[in-house]
Amino acid sequence: MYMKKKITIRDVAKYAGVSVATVSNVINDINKTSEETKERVLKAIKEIGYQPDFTARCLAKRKSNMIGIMLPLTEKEHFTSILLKDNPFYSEFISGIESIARQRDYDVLITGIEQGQSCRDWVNKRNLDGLIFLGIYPEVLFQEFKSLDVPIVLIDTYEEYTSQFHNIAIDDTLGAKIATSHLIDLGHRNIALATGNIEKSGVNKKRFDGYKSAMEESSLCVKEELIFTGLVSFEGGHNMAKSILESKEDITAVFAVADILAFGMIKALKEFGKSVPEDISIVGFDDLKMCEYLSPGLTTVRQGIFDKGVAAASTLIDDIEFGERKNEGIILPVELVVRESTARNKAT
Amino acid sequence: MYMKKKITIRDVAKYAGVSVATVSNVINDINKTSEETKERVLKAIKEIGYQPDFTARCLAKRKSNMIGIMLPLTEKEHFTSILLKDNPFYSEFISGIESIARQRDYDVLITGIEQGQSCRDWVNKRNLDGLIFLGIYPEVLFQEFKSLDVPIVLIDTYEEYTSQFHNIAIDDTLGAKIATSHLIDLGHRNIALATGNIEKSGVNKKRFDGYKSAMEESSLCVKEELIFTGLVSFEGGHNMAKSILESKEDITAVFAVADILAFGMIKALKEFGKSVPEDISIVGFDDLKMCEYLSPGLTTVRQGIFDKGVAAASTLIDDIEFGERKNEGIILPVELVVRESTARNKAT
DNA sequence: TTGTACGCGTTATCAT
DNA sequence: ATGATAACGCGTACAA
Repeated sequence: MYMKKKITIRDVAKYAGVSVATVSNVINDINKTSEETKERVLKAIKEIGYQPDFTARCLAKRKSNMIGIMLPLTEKEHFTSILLKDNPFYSEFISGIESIARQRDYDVLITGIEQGQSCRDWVNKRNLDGLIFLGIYPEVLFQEFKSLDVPIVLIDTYEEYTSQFHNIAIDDTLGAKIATSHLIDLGHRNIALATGNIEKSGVNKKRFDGYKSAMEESSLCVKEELIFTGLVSFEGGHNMAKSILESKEDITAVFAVADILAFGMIKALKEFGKSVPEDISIVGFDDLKMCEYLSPGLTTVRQGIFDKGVAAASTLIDDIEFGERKNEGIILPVELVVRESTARNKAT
Repeated sequence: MYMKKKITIRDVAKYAGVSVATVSNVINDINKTSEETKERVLKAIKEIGYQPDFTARCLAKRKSNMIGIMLPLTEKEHFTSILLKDNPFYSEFISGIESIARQRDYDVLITGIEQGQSCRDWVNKRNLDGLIFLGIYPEVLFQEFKSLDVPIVLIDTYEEYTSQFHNIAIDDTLGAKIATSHLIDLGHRNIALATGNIEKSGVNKKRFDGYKSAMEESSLCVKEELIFTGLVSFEGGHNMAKSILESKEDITAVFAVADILAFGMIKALKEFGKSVPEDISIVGFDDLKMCEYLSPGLTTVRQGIFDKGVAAASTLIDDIEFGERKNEGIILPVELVVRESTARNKAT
């Protein structure tokens, strides 16, 4: 089989009648070359169609122009794939990363993290320039991360021991508060909170705080009977809806800490003959793209998921290229998006 | 800043008291080493925690263990990101690729294709071992693809000039036929087809054929007034639903060639006070994960999108590693999934 | 501006 | 039959 020989920097040098060092300098914008020679080199590159090999460049510079995204895998999800498939949040987020990476000439690799070791191996194997972590990890893993000596961006972490990394977050408390206030404004009093584990997740904790704060400001009691905890997933929402229907609290509205949870709830409520928002109002959190696909469209707290990816990638690449370590963290805005899943409480 | 020195193959050789060649042979399972030496090398690798550098390996072997996914970009979508974000089909598909790639020790890179040139550049830059293309491309681009000299897997192509590549597809005609037949069995007669451009897309053409075939087998007339064409997107479906409501054909059922189209239609129908399936039955195509999130759940033709990714990646990597060129193409099965968006025609 | 050692693993050639 | 030496792949960077 005939194989086209790869065009190398030496071919360019020969063609332009200069040394490889000069060609390299021109390519990398190192000003050691006269304008005239530069022209000649550029012309040669164009004419023979030279394309620098990132692999070789990586080997020489120890810089791959690749960043890695680590997704958390639980026991139930042995493949990254499952996560990507089932949780639209991830694909929107990754889209944001992708768009910045492309602009800045980086490529993106994705993997799941299973044990601490695999992470270091991956970085070493591929000489990744930086990492973006989604999800929360046991504290011990962060020791490992620190020793990786590449910039790391974390998303939505509140833990003390994560403060030495970049962090992209939103005001979860505020978001939860405006969601809950919206329901209160509509005349609801018995407002349930559908959430994941509050102790284990800082995000859930903050959203609980926001819920609580809104309730208390309106002198509403935060009863334990109003808090429904379970998996943050479609199925989890489905189950919580059942519990809510069985509750004796006469619940007329629910704030769900994630859209995906709200979807499961709406589906279950309809199966039980309840309609949204006539019987129960529901507010979600995230504003996934598919919120508007549903009927009723989901009222939710919009956090720019795509923008979060953009911020994460920008922060990471800024650190990689300029060593910018503005570790204070970035807080992205939230905003209430009112659609059709919330209505005035009929009893008021 | 203190930086841990990278552990190289030479460190292993020194530690084990052998040559680098021997270490390399052991790593790559080349049987030129006595069992005893092999043991010693393996032990050394473990003890000092050696991890081969894929970058260096790639440079030496011209094999990166990375594959690329090319997504089609139209004028409106200047970033890959937008596609990924808006079309759940892509993320499910990519999940399938990811899962196989991980198992077989490959990493996956994703990009959008804008001009022919960018594709070759990307392959050269990163020394990609193979490519998976989604979507349809102008014929001229395939000349380019051929000259890339890496294995290529195409998805859902019917064009003559694509036969020299691997192709993963489904039986689109059959899928469309069972969808349409399902509606006919429910007593519907005036069944609309909601589709993208039939001339430009082989997939749409085949699905049209299936629709036609089902209709004709039941002696139903395929009237031009029943065919609604537009963009295959949520918005496209939204618009088509409006046209259908304005139609004089007394349409009681619709077969939409994509779930996303069906979602847009259902949303629009509800906005116009029509209910699904009471007033109009709708069948989609794809069985996106979110079909079951909606209410009513969408009756649709299931094609294993995830499995399609799996098949694509397996085929590609088999070719890369064993040169398997079973270019006949792979046809994955389709199956009708009945949910709540279809019901018996009230008029019958 | 240029020559060249270097990064790290692979493999062909040579030595024992 | 085993194993060691060294050239190689390609771009970078420092000394000359």
